[in-house]
Amino acid sequence: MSTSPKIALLEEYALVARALAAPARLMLLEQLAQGERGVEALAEKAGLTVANCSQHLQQLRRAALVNSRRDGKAVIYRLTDSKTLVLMDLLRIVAERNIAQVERILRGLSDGKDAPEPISRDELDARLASGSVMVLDVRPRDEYEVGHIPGARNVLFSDIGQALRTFDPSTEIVAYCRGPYCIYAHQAVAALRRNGFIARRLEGGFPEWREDGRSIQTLASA
Amino acid sequence: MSTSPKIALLEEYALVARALAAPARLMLLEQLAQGERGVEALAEKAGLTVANCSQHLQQLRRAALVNSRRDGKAVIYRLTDSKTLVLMDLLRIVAERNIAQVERILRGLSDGKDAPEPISRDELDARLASGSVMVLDVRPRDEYEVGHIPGARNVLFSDIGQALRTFDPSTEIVAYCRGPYCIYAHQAVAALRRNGFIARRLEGGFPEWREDGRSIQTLASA
DNA sequence: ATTATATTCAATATATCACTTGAATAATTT
DNA sequence: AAATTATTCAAGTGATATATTGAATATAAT
Repeated sequence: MSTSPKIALLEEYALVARALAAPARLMLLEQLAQGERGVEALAEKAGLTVANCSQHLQQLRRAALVNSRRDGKAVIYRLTDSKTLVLMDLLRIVAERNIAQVERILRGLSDGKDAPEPISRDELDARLASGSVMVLDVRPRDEYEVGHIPGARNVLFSDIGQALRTFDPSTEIVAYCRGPYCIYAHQAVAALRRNGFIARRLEGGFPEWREDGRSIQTLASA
Repeated sequence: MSTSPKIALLEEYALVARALAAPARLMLLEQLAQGERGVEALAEKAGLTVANCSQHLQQLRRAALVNSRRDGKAVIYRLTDSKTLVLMDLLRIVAERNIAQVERILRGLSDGKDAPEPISRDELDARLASGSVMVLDVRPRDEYEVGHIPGARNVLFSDIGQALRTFDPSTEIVAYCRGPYCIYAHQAVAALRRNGFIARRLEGGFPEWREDGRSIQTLASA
């Protein structure tokens, strides 16, 4: 061993941190939190070239945050386990708790007004049972099709201006998207509230909902 | 805003990860987990020049993992809160869980034999009350003086060969050091077991013990 | 076997980070 | 006020990471 074991250990820990230290890779992880995917699909979603995406994925694999399997011609990547999700969440919590900059970015989205507290998954579950809430899935269509919260309506963020005319202003709306890293739900809630609706964001997002073991609806079973 | 708000947010999260992505900074954080310190002391402990250390500290501060206050001529740094400690721990857990390399490094330390399970803080607390255990603090003298587990004996790792002649082979020994990032306790347990002692490592280290709110002894009150 | 497709590897230019050195700043002491 | 001490800033260098491009590899289909 050329360096001391102490340094060698810290290098390994640093390797995991370094894997998380690029926006492109965080975006890939967020995608993978929705479910496993092939390289090309990931590249397209994250706006990367396929070669570049492949390289990022290998850095994530070296840090053991993701793993892969072959399926015919395609290589399918997925999160190693929920620890990866927990690590991402904690990173976000520390960043949001501490960095004024993050606050400002999110405030910019909610149009200067303070955003309301998000609704917890437990509370949403209860409200779903009593039918006193409308749930809005603001993710892209393909992610919605693979799985969504039962009864949720899928509306692309770009179409929300159109869609909100069909909403009942007296029913509270809960919007969710990919997870805490995703800002679609923030934007949707801001837009809805600007238009006089009662709207809140779900705490976390779809991956956290599924991780909790709560019921899920797929388009096939709809 | 030049880039999209989505990317800008991910940049902020990545900034926190990047701050954790260098062994030198992890070592500084480990030091700060022992208690607040000035730049020069940190530089010496981590084997860095003062200027270089100051630069690393400012990266940690930009990520809001640490903060600082002035005390006369000196600037004293400290961890922002226990979230920083939690983030470090999670990084280590993911690295150790997933990376075979870490396993090999730690196994190299424990001399090929599998190291025993660490003892929990709860269990050590109980054993301390009944007096059926000897506690060994393997940190440098100055860190021991600032605070240690009541009744613990301070032995530098380099002196352990001498010291173990005075130990009672029939009493179990529990060794601890700075925390999970620190390998002194691993090494001490390996050395003791090679010499026929019953020895285990405390789970975590001194910062985790203190964080739990358990009783602490300082040299002044000894 | 040959061709097609999905992914990875390799080479390059660009950008960023770590560390050193020497100067600048800030608070204390004389 | 001048000197001292602790820390930070700034410039320069070597190392490392990213994104692009084009080639190489591996599997499936023909």
